[in-house]
Amino acid sequence: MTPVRRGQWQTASDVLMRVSRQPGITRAAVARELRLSTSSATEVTARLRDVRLLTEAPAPSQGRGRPTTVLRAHPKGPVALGLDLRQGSWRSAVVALDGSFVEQQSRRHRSRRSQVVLSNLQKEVERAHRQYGARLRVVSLAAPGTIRDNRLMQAPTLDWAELDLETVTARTGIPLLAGNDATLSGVAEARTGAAAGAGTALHLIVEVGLGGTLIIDGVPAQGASGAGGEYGHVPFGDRTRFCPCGARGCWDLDIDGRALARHLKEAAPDDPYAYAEAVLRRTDRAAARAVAKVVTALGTGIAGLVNAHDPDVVTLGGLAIPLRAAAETSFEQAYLAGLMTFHRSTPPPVLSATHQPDGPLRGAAALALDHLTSEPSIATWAASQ
Amino acid sequence: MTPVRRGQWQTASDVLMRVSRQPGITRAAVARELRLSTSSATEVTARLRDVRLLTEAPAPSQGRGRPTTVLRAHPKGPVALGLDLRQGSWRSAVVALDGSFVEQQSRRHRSRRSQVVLSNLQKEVERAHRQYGARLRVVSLAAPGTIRDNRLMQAPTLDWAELDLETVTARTGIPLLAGNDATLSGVAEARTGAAAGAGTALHLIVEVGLGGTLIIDGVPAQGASGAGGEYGHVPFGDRTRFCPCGARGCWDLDIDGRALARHLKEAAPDDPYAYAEAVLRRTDRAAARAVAKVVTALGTGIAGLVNAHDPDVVTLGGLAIPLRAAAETSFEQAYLAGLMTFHRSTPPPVLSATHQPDGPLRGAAALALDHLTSEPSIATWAASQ
DNA sequence: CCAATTAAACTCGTCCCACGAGCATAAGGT
DNA sequence: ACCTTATGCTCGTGGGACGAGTTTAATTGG
Repeated sequence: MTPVRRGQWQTASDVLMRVSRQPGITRAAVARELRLSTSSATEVTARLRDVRLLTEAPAPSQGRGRPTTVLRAHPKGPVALGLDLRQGSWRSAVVALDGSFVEQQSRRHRSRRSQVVLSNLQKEVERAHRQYGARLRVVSLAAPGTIRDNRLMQAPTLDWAELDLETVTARTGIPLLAGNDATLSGVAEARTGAAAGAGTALHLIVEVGLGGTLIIDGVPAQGASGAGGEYGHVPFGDRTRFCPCGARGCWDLDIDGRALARHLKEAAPDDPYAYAEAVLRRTDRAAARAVAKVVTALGTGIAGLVNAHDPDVVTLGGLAIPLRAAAETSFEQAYLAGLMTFHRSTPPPVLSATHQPDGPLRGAAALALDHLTSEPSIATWAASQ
Repeated sequence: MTPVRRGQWQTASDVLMRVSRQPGITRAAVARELRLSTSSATEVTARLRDVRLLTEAPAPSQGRGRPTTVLRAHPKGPVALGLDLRQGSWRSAVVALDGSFVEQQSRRHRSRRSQVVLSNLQKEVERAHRQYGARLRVVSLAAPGTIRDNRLMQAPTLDWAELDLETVTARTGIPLLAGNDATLSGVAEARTGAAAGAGTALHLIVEVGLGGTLIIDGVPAQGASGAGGEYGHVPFGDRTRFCPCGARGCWDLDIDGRALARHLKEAAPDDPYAYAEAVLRRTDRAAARAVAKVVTALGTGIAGLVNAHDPDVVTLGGLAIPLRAAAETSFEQAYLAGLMTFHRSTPPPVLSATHQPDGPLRGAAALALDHLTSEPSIATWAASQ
């Protein structure tokens, strides 16, 4: 592989990044955003067409003047495979440079044994590899657990032991980007969802336990080994309560179905998610009180994290949305009361996530596209054309 | 001003960034790190000499081969003014591109009225502006309070109302970068201190209250408006206790001199910092118990933040250092107990900050140098030579 | 229906940076 | 002295970004 001249594909990479982040963007719009002269825009798009990275289609005319073109992924350009591993099922999508899903599918797990599930994912990677050949450049995987250097450290909902995820791509040699599902759904919100345009966004999702992520300029703060974002295990709760994670007083324990059961003096549920949904459907006062307590803990914690991070916006996913909706005023009170005074005049809005079920897949796709549109990746691709 | 050709000074900017981050680096080392050919290195350094950004001095020979040169700031190159505003005094330093302090001074406040103090800072800016003329490119200011868009929102130790800091540079028109002192001392640690080389670092400092910052790849997470890092106001503490910040249960209240006084059942001290120092000098068991309680709260909270952010390293500043030293085992127990299980095999080290008194000034200088060595800034300078 | 207007694409020539190849230089080692 | 080694210097080439000028394709208005 010949070494690449520095800066050679820098502008091309910038252009592709815009295309991937704003699907349907026109050549003229990209040139304006990057402050490219029209001659440079002509030249760079020609080069990108030549190496099968882009195609152009006539754009609907917008008033006077010569019409511009919409930039789209080349039909023979590079693609990424996004995978979303969930408790009962998994999904996959082949994504082109402009963020379009070339194909996607969804399957239920037949067996939940880690061996079986991983081998199914591996088969999907190999199928895509056969179908797309060298066009397949990267695989991005969302998984419901703590991830550290492409290893799944703990996955409470799947009840799996520590696991190396790179087996999924090992035989094909394609680079793998594995990430926590909550982190990736946060990325999706920050890129194209409720937090679009935010410089700093905080995303929190309640399912079994609480996950989340801090996203700065579209990039998640993943920490030293990718395990960042475990906001559920911050000691906002009762210090005498032990958490399965090993720590005490975790916020987690005050938010999800297990907390509702405790407040209702019922037995700890096997499926805290379904239990929480059932409690939300109840109309009795005891249930309402339990929900209000949980929502207060949620609002207080969010306020604390707002103090810590000063985000532009907070987005909520999973059970956090119906929980808040069920006790709107409790939430509002707890949130405002927990903020530092100077935040109260314009508190960061707390919005519902817009990507909901396909957030992790969208986020995985977004990070895969970051990889695809990086300068080294573009240069390598161009050299091979 | 002529528009700058894109990428024109990219490599030059990369070189200067290395020089500013690793003072005393040689030309050959820079070329290796950037994978520059020797011809490119020759060319880029020549260009940088021509526009008065660098000079070269013979480097001490390191074994065989032709000796290389040390890259230094040009004696007539651009400089930044760093300012560190503190409770009882302020400091200033003129910093050259290679991070060297060209001059520095320290003064006590005669009056602590905000008008007087700001006017003194303004005079110092104007003095530097007269002395260095167009060489002075940016002013960076560290201040002990919450800062938002170059406005000081609240400064508890100074007891000032909301204040516009840009008055300090207004008459000279030089860009101002204002930041919280704890944030900036964290930057200093992450760049050249105890957290050097860390991808993700968490810095916490106890003085009156607790401040801190999360630093990712040397860049502090400052949030939407620069107020990020208020870890003291996260609800790790007793929810019934009210904090002057407006929230309740702030971690703050469990850590500093006020907490010690509460545990010792003494009156709330006027100067919590001095009070804490006095308690640390005491040898009675009541004092030791109070310190242990505070240190436990510190360790537990740090563990929670480690769960949330997964840093490579945690650095402590201010009173946190002697507090921990006074109850080492309490700290270690609380820290380990608060971590998620998978962190316990290799918990992030908790180190004492190495920059201590001049952390904020060093951090302010570091961010100022980032500004100076940015490509646009270099290009602008070069165009004016 | 045919200019006039407008926005954007295209062409050409220039500038300048990065780099490979080859040579020169200054140390240490034998 | 002469070799080895690491580095700096010179020269020629290639390529991307861009300014100036031209062309093209739409809307607008008579």
